[in-house]
Amino acid sequence: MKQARQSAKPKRSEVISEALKEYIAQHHLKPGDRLPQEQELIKALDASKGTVREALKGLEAQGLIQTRTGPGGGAFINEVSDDRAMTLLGNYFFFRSPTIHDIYEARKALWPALVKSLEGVLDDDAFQQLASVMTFYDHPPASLEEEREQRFKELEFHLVLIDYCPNPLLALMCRFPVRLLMNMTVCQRIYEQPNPELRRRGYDYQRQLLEALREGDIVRGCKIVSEHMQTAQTLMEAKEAMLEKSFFKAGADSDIDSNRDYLALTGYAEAKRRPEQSGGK
Amino acid sequence: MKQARQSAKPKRSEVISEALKEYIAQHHLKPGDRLPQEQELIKALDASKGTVREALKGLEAQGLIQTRTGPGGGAFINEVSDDRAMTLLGNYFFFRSPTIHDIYEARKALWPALVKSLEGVLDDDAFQQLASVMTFYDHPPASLEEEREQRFKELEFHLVLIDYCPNPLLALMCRFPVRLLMNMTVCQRIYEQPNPELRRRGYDYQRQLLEALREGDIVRGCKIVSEHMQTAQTLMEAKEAMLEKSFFKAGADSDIDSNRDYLALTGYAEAKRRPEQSGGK
DNA sequence: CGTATAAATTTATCATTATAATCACACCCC
DNA sequence: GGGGTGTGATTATAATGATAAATTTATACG
Repeated sequence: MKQARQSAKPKRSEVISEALKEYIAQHHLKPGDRLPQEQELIKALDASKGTVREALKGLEAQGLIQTRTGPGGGAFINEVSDDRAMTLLGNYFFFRSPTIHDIYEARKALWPALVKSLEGVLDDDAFQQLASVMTFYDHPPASLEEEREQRFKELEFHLVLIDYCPNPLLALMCRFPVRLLMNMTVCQRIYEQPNPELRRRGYDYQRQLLEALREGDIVRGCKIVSEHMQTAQTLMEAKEAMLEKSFFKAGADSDIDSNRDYLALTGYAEAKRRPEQSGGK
Repeated sequence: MKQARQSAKPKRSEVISEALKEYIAQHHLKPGDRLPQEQELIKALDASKGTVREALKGLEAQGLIQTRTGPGGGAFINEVSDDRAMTLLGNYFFFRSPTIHDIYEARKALWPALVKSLEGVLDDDAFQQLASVMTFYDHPPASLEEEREQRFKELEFHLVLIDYCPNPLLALMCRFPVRLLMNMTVCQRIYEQPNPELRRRGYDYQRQLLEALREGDIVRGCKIVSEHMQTAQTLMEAKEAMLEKSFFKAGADSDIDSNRDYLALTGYAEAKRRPEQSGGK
């Protein structure tokens, strides 16, 4: 009872966060523009230093701003980076870890659209990059370590492709499953295993895809990635099943109480690297 | 000079944020579990209260935790909500606003997969819900206001469908474009206009889809949504072009310096509603 | 027995001070 | 004269202490 009316407690710092967001929108601030300084915000919002600070921290965690010290320093509008978006998305899946099946169902749907979106946007440089990545796995691996590296490079091939996708929405949606595959512990384990067929067939498909793209034959490209994804799914799920079986056979002490995965909570190195804007690309 | 080595300045609060994330992962904490209290964290991490607080604020902004006052209060692990994830994703597109074309290209790719994923998961309750939503637009609108409401309900139909998608990755990817359509100002303007054909054909497609789903005919369902999306895209883009034309004809004072859209920065009401866990324990 | 009030606990906010990073500009050595 | 170097102003970052607000638990009252 009492003032149980408004049900929740809008915290001051949250309110300020939102106010700042609105401020950004209202004033049409672009990335790189500066927000008022701490002192001014304190006066303008009539809040204490700590509170304003927390509000800014919230925005910073969302990747919307970035602060710098020194003269002319302060909070600067920031275009949230791909990495940050991926990390944030990863958090969403921290307790809802998708399965390999889930991921490939999404990829099967998205990749043809990705290829279609690439029509006419790939230049010589792009083909150069793609071919360059492929050299890492144009041959059987010599060690388990190389095996794993090859898998990552295979995924990087797709990331390069995605970098050229002119549809930002589609690009994000394609980038994320790839990131998942690179981060999920289940996949790590799969990638540690020899899988000659996956490499050989993956390489073949990518080679064919490149050829089709070079010729501008989008329809054929779509068909190829469809088969590519289907094949990869089959092979990955087979390996997954195999691993699971050997896992049950081996250890019955079973630490598998939860099916959640580490994902983003570990790799958060972004904050330690350069400020996000970096070199652009 | 000095230790200019690590190039960047890992802020204390960021470091602590990361440490806490690791703590969560290491201790296999589940949603609802409590983190150590402020004081304990201060002692354990040897940081000041404000710094710890900022770190927690960062996690809270990402939707990973939630804090409560009072005895037994503190920071609680939180499964990041759909809403939160959408808002965060929206920020990513704040300066990269996709076009209507972009959105529908994604939807055309995703919706058949969505329908496919629904095989066998829709119960009577689901059909009931879907049919109920459809009643809002089974008739021509009587006013512009109803017009707009009908459009939203049409989108809600899809959201209901998505709620039943067992693939969390696919569900997120489908949910987001719908959210975009509901939030983008361009769409708001389009939805304010009479569009009898969009309503009629949309309703027809949804009716057919429902029928196919009831019969378990997934293949037909996929075909229907494919056409549905294609039709919607055509009609939406036509209206968009029309609006743009009339816009240029009308006002040459042109406030269209930037093509970015408001998106998430406005609707951040989540913080004001109930705590995220909702259902609670 | 139920309801309202009091108490205890814990976060939320405020205020103040000291520290560290950054930039501008003058300065000095070569 | 030129380029590195130091000094000071500026601004965020961090620490500390005190007070307010909110929520749970316990208790007293009708």
